[in-house]
Amino acid sequence: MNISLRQLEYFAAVAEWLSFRDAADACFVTQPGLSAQLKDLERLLGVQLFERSQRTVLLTPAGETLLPLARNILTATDEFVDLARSLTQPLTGTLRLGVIPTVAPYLLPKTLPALRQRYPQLQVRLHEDLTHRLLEMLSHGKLDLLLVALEADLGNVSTLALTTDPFVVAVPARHRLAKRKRVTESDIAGEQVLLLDDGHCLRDQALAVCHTSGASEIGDFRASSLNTLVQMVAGGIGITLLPRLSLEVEVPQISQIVILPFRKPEPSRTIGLVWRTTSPRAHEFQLLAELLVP
Amino acid sequence: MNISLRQLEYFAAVAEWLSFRDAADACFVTQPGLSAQLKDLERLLGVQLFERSQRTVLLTPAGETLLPLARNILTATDEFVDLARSLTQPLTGTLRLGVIPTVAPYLLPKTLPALRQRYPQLQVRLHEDLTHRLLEMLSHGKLDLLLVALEADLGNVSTLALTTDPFVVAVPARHRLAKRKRVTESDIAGEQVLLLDDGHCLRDQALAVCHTSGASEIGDFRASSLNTLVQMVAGGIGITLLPRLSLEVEVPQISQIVILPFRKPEPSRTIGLVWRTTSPRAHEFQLLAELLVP
DNA sequence: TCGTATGATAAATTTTATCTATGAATATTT
DNA sequence: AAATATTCATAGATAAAATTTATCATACGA
Repeated sequence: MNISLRQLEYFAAVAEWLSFRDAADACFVTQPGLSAQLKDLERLLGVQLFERSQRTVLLTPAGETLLPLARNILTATDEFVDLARSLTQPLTGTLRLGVIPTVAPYLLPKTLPALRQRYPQLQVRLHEDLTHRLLEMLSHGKLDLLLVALEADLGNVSTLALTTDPFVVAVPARHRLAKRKRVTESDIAGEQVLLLDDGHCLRDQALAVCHTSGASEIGDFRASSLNTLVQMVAGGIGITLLPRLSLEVEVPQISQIVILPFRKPEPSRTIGLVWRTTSPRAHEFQLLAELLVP
Repeated sequence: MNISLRQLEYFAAVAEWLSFRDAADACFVTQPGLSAQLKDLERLLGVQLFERSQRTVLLTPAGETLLPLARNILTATDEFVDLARSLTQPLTGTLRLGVIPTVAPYLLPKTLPALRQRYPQLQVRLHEDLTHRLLEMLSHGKLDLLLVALEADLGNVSTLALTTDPFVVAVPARHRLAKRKRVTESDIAGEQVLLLDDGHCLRDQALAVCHTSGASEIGDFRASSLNTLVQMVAGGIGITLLPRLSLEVEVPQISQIVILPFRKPEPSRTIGLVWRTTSPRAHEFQLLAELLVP
């Protein structure tokens, strides 16, 4: 058997009171119980800690030497428990957040400062990557939470939808549709659509829209960012689909680009949070969601 | 209930192996036992330490934060036990030794250096005082061991006789007995004997010799040390009784003093060790005695 | 789809800690 | 000096805790 914290507590108590009886009272146990524990401790250590006569209890030199160490262990244990309890306050410490590239630049500039203000104790460490890599890191415990489009195949995870992000059509100023206020999906049938690189979930979602609308991808071209797509459209190369979320950042006020919303039901993606189903921080993520979509 | 060292051990083990099964093996318990303990620990802390899925075990951020503290507690505990075990080596640390004034100057100059050489780890702290004060300090735990004459009334203590210290008679060079080689107790009948102050056990022992031999104390005179007595004898004021132990130091080779041993059975005092019956160091004192009387 | 991991759970069992009652020893009080 | 009260230790009974055995549900890989 091994020594126990309880034994150290009793040791410290008797050292303090120099009385088994008083120490037992202070520890809310009976005196024989405390005596037994100390006897055991002394047996385990191979050292007598106290010198008992019926009338007096004295610390032996060994006891004197060991007492400060015992006290240290006990206070370290208290600190351990205190720290643990303080960790129960939600959204403190570190949050490793994975975000996809078609969301990060448009959502985070607004939300991160708000997050910092509401939960100043929370340290957010960002990682921007494609959905499948984020999922991998999530499952390996390298990330705590993802901010992605929920349309992708995410596997067995917990999700929480935050917001619906509709697609819009971006066409060059001189495009045949440029005068329209809105479009339906069938309006872009036959169009050459510029899309993102492989791996971007936005590519897959836009591709799905193309399929249902009868548009087709411009062969041989893959943009690595929405910004590139916008540049291409402005250059008159073709049209593209953009998430409305990105417009404020990516599309300048006056430009050679015209933005056309879809008529309802508009195609859209869903931005949401993703975490391991086994994560103990689910409730924290709920709180965080409340802040992200007020 | 409170957290236990066992729980911290299991915590550290699972954190190391990232597997409940392997950790359980490493701790020589079954997996359910370990699981139960960790569940309890998490309940007590109010914090989940591990994130379990059937396939993987991950440290939560809280677990990550708490792990180093837990490890610290465990190593501190190991050190505590190690130190305790090392204290079982006898005659290390501090020994608070009380010695009477009629022994200290004559015995210690020889024995202390020997002690220091044999037990270099032992620190001796000396206190020189009268027997009854030494006994008081002993019973109060302010001293560990006494070196006194065992003839005194010592109360309920453990004793170990070291050596017999015979009395001798010291007479002025011109005294009627000065030509004798030896004396018997009756030889000093009627003599005026110089004695120590009240409280010195040697005074009581010498007085006892006087009573049986028919000598009497010189009224109104009390010496505070053997040296004073010797000076008085040298001055021809009277005779005295000295412990043979003191001769080498107190009586110069050539002097106005003649030392006369008693014929057997010579009166004597017994020098010995005294400790509380309850002291756990009794065996150490035995060892020490072996060194004092080779 | 089956076999083989994993961790969780339930019940039984063993171990450990505690309590009650009591004893021996020793100061203190009468 | 006897009686009293207080101390810590001990023994046996009891309560509490830890552990084991047996089993389940789940997920991964062949």
